[in-house]
Formats: sequence, structure tokens, C-alpha cells
Amino acid sequence: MPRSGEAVRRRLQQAALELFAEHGFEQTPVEAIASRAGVTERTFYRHFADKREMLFDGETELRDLLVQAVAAVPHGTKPLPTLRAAFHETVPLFERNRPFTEPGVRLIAETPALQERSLAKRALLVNALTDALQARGVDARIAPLCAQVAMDTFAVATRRWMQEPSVPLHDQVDQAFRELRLAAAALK
Amino acid sequence: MPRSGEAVRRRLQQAALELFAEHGFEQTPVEAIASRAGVTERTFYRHFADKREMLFDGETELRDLLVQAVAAVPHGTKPLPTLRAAFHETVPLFERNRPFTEPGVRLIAETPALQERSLAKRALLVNALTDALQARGVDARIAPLCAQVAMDTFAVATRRWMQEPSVPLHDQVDQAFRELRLAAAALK
DNA sequence: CTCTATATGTCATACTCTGACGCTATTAGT
DNA sequence: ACTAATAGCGTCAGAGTATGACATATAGAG
Repeated sequence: MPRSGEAVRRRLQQAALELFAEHGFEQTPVEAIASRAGVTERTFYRHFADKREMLFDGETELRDLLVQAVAAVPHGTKPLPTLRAAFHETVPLFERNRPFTEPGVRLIAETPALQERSLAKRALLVNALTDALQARGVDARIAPLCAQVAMDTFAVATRRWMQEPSVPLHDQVDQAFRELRLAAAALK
Repeated sequence: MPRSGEAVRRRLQQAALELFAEHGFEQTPVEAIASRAGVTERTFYRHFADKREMLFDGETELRDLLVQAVAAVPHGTKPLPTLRAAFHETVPLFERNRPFTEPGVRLIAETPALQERSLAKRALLVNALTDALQARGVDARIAPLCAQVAMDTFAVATRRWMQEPSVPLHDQVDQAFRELRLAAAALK
């Protein structure tokens, strides 16, 4: 195989993060990113489907880990406890990547176009979790609801963890799922 | 006040729906929409922020209705029952708009860019519901979780209602919230 | 009828993204 | 070590999205 191109991809990500931090996402043309990385604008689009996509690189890794974790939960476990356990398995990944993802999270929070893409990525995760549940025999009727609700509960946990890093993510996850159980118990 | 421009806006929407149905969303340039509506491309962007936005016109109406419905629920009602009641109030709006929204829903389902925007609109609804809950004294810690979970539960109900119109939306909503309660009861 | 506010047209332009073609460098095979 | 294949990259062209600036036309208020 010829030259790898992996170095170029990393340089593009590095250049983009720097420029986004300086001028913001919308005010940074792709040409500027490519230029700082020492390549052409065309090369950028050979490494990333579009300008937003480069901010969401770890999502496929997270998805694979989650699907694997769901499959590893002992059989007979109910859907939401299964998903809670799977999310606990991803905690080390989040803790390890925290310093890297923090600036990206802030950038996403203040850029509507990136929020949209972030929501789309979460939807992909929900789909993957739905399939993983159905592979365990969960009824196709409730699998999407469980996957979606668990995803949102975990999202609440991570958001709190970002704002208040003193509480471990494990505890935030348990706390959020506790609140979900209490809130749902009030339904008739 | 001079000419209203309301007729042009409607013509643009009509022309867009026709062209999207014929050639798809991505394959329809804004210029073609404007041309069929008898105006310039520039005028299109004076009526809609971007090409996707025209598919999500009813969202603000739905949002206002939901916020109003949440405020109208008797005090002392718990968050999720409050939101369930609020969503029940929006059922007539959905039933009335069903023939109009059906082609749009199919178009959104098969167009990634529109799915992203749809998710963003749902996020706006969740934010509005969160605020509406907090205005009723719901703890700011659990309001976002309740709003998000209720929104997803309602989304599941509407999706089933679209696929199987024989069951009334009211029943789909109750059924989905029942499933949410059962699923959450299995936690711990 | 005149004035004014608002909608629209016109023109220019920056930016995103894609296709086509050719060049170059790296790697595998001999 | 030499060659050939291949993946990465540059260059060019072009369509489509979206926005700003300025001019024009039209409907309603006085």
C-alpha cells in the first residue's frame, strides 16, 4: 500500500481545532484549514465527508463499544438495566478522552450547525442500540423507546459530568437512571 | 402596510413540495423552486432562512401550543403526567394536519439533511418544555430529563400512528407512556 | 396625489462540495 | 535494485447554497 495519509488527517484535525478556537467554526473556511495543514482544500474532502464531520470522529468507536457491551450483558436482564450497564462500560472511554473532547464540546454547544450533527450522531447510536437490543430478543416494539430513553438519560449524565467534574461519571449515570425511574413511577 | 408577501410564501412552499416529490430534496435547486413560484432565488431566502427550513413551518405553532398546554395542567401534577397531558392536547393539531404533513414526513425520513433539521427542531421543543416545567416549579435538575424523555415517548407514539393509522393517536400516546413506565420500573 | 414602508429584482461574491484528470510517491513482487 | 501497481494528492472546472448592497416597484396612509 502507498503512503498512508494518516498524518495528513491528524494535521487537518489539529489545524481545524486551532482555527475554530481562534475564529469560530462558521468563520473558518475549509481552505484555511487545508492551508494550515499544508494540503489542498480538495484533500480535506478526501479525508472528511464535510466540514462538520471532523468534529465527530470518536462516535464510531463509541458505537462499536456500546453494541459490544450490550451483547455482553447477562441474558435475562431487562432492557433499561442492560443499557445502563452498557453505558457504564463506556465510562473509561469518556474519562480517557475528556481533555481532548472538552474544547470540541464547547464548540458544538455554541454552533447550531454542529448541534444538528451531534443530534444526528446520537440518533445513529440509538439505532445501533435498538438493533443490539433486538438481537438479545427484546420486543421490536419497545426496543426503540428503551434505546432512545436510555441514550437521553446517559446524555444528561455526561452533561452534568462536563459541568461538574467532581462527581464521577459512574455516579452521574446511576443518579440519572434513578431519576428516570422515579419520574416514570409517577405515571399512573 | 404595502404588499404582504404571504401569497408568495405559500406559492414557494407549494412549488417546493411538488418539486421535492418529483426529483427529491437534494436534486431540487432553490432556483427551480423560486422559478416555479414566479419569483427570484433571492426572494426565497427572504421568506426562509434556508432550503430545509420550509419543511418545518408548523413547529413554532406546536411549540406554543405545548407550552400553553403545560401551563394549563392542574398544579401538583407530577412532571411526566403533566407532559403526557400536554401532548394529548396537541392530538387535534396532528389529526388536522395529517394529510398535509404526511408527504413531508416521508421526505424527511429519506433525506439525511432533513433528519438533522428535524432532530434540531425536536431539541427546541424539548428546551421549551423544560422551561415550561421549571415555570411550574419542577426542579431544574430533573426538568430536562423529563422533557426529553416525554418528547421521545411522544415521538414513538406519532411514528406508530403514521405507520398504522387505525389506532387513534390518543391511544398510541397512552400506550407509549405505559411502556415507558413498565420499562423504567425494571430499573433497580 | 404624494409619501413611505415593504417586498422584490438585480448584481456581486464568498463558501461548500463534487467530478474528472493527471501526477507522484510509496509499497509489493520479482 | 528495478519495475509495476496503487493509493494519495494537486489542479481545474463547475454547480449549488447563502448573504450583502443597492435599486425598483407596489400597496396603503395621510
